Amino acid sequence: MDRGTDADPPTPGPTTLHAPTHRETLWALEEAFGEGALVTVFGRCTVEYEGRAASSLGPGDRLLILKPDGSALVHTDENQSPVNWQPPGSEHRAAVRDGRLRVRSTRENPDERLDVRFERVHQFSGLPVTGGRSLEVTGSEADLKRRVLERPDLVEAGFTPLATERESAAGPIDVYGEDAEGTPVVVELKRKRVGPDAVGQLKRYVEAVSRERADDRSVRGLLVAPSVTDRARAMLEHDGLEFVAMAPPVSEESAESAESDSSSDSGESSDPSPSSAESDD
Amino acid sequence: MDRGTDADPPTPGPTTLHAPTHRETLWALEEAFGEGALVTVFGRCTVEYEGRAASSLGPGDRLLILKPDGSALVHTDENQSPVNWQPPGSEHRAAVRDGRLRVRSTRENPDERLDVRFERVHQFSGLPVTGGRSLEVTGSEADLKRRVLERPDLVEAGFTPLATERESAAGPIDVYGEDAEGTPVVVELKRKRVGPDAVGQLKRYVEAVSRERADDRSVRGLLVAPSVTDRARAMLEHDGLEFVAMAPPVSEESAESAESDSSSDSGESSDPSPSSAESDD
DNA sequence: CGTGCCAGGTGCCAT
DNA sequence: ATGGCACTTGGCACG
Repeated sequence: MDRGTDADPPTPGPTTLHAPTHRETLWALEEAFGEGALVTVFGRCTVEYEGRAASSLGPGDRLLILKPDGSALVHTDENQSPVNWQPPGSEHRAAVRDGRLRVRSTRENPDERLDVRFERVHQFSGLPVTGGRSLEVTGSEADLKRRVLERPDLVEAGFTPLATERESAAGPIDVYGEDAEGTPVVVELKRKRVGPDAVGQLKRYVEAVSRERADDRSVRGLLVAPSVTDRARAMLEHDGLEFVAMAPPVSEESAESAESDSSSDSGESSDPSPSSAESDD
Repeated sequence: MDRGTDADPPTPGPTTLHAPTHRETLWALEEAFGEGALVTVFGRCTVEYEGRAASSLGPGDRLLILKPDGSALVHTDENQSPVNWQPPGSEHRAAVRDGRLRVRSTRENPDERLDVRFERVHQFSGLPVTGGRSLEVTGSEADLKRRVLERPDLVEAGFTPLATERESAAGPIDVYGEDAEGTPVVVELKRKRVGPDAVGQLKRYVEAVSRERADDRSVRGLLVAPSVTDRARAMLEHDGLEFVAMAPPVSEESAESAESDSSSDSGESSDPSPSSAESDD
């Protein structure tokens, strides 16, 4: 990588401070923001939030992440989701008040504010995060929809899709079509096992379409998903709705080929430890 | 390695490596995991995921967070949510393969795997995250429920709550009671403005209770929320359901007192810059 | 462990 | 901006 050239430094590299003073952290924050870097601050802090709800978090050592797009995240040592946060588009400010470093992130609409007060900063880092953000995902509901449109016979012999995202008084219908007899069919797609909510959703759509049509021809409702819970099945039967078992397809190229190089030379490896840093597959 | 003293070190402090070799990162990872630290790895990497769905992310500089509870997060420079992740309870392993550092996080039930392959590591940090994880939140649906139970007259004069989380064939009912005439009332609570989904939920509960009762006495359905969308209101009217505007209360102590110290001495402050590091309120 | 549901859900895309 | 909904939703509480 072009890390050491003299021309404009594409990747200035991380900036890290150990046990900095609050003033030093303030400087570093300003510089990192100016460079569009992602900032992490690790230290003993309290967190206060007020906005859509309100919350308070007592003192502890946590990791604060400030992104250049205005996002803020406060992470503890457990859970995947942050204990406190601020959405993208917020404004970050830092100041020293009462001997503590206060990082305040605010936004409007809705009006909300996050205050992280550091009694002590153990480490500051400014990280120039760049590179591709685009993610390819397969196995989504969109994939399932494509599958249904390509092979409507998998739903039911004689099924003919007529529209997707068809509007109704109850909202957009995933796939709308008709069966071999020309009866309207409302199809609701779910990429995974469904509960009562999906049945309710399908029912709303079916009723909306039924009301649109003055004729006595009944409208069929079809739930396409890998499986349903017991309660959902009972609701389906009670409401005269149908279920077709189908799962979103897995894309061909991502399946097994990625890890087929199981016999190559591993340049180096650590000794196999009980729970981490293994070198074998 | 036990960083210095022999007695248990209360806060060993962060461990940071700059542009480490893959082998050095491997060692540091192992040690950090052993100490129960939170690990951050910043570097140029690709990410592959396969499990409930599948995804692929091309090369770029990103921040990987590994928590001692098994969570893994891959963050880019934008968005509050990680671009890839692995839930708590996963197992993290690291190895060097084909000259790249591969961090693999796996779990079972469901079977899924996250592979982060670092072409180059810019920075490694092991952070001993500790301290309170408990968060007090107000303004939730539970607060709204308490409010309704304390002051049922705010819902409607003569309303009498009889049960909360009352079971029905369609699921648990937030608040179940009866009005001044003794007619059953199903109440669904929402902490914020609601759409069609909440109306559908309420309708399911009302119908379930109606089916339970053989008598001809109709069951009332009541949606309690701050507001409703147009479409939701139309659905309410069509289904003969009712709406009462009510928002969850804000707790008394968290409101304004937190920031009342607006005239204290600010020990130090940076010069006010355009968009960051301000020292005033 | 599965089922059901709230969440400061977030994010995406439509009007 | 608001609305409607999918999401590797996450997280919790309960059977």
